[in-house]
Formats: sequence, structure tokens, C-alpha cells
Amino acid sequence: MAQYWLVKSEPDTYSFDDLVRDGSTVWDGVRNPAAAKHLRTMAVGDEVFFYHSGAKPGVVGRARVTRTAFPDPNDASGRWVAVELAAGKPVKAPVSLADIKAEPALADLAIVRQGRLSVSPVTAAEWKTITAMAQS
DNA sequence: GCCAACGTTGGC
DNA sequence: GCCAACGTTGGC
Repeated sequence: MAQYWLVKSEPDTYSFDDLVRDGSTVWDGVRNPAAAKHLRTMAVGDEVFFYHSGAKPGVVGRARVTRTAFPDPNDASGRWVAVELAAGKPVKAPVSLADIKAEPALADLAIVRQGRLSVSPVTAAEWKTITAMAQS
């Protein structure tokens, strides 16, 4: 059964539109042990919410895992891993962080509880809730 | 191995 | 630009 995740990116650095344009991308540069652990747990076919941090924080799109964890090509130490993500369905309506915080069903969402985590798990129920808020 | 100081991230 | 949260570093 597929798992669900949320990845965070500064749109100035790499936006969801960039992912749509590229089709797929290597998700590297994660340098946080907790986030890296989640990367290692990802399986091909897992579904991912794409979250923009910065001026307008929120969920803006979806992606799919197309390659499981492999050594981060930009890391000389060999300690860190990357995965490959392919663009998925955009959300119909972006779900802002304010919307997420206002929704009681999302009170336990990892990003609410620990804002700085760049890769975090999402439960099936949370995935459904956010999908409903995004009007699919 | 503990803990204080410091740096970084991200929301506002 | 500020501040809170959290991770990392370095002295002991």
C-alpha cells in the first residue's frame, strides 16, 4: 500500500511549476536526519504533497516517488540520500498553511507540529482531508 | 556524554 | 526584520 508524504521547497529555489516543467527531478540536498530517514522509507509509487514555504506557504501540487533512496549526488560524505520525484496532479485550489492550521483534522500533521521538517509523513486520513480542501 | 552557544529555517 | 523552534557544534 502506498504511503503519503509532504516535501517542502522554497519556490524561489525550486517550485512546483519547475517540477511540472521538468517532468521529474532528483530530490536532493536534504541535510536533516529526520527528513533523511523519511526519504529512505519512501517506495516507488508513494504519493507526495508539494509544499511551498516562504511568502505564501501551502500545498500547491502533488508528485510521485519514481526512484527510492540513493546516495545524494551532491554529497561527498556519502551520508545523505536523494530520491526521484515525478510531477503529479496539480491541486485545484492551493491549501494554505493558515487553512491547514484551521482544520482540526490536521492538528497532528507533522508540518504543523514541527514546521522546519523538510520531508514529513502524511497519514491516509490527512491525505484525504487535504485533497478535499484542495477540491481535488 | 552533557549542555550552552550558535546557526538556520520558516512563519509572521 | 524579528522571533521561535530546533539542529549542530564544541568545550569540558
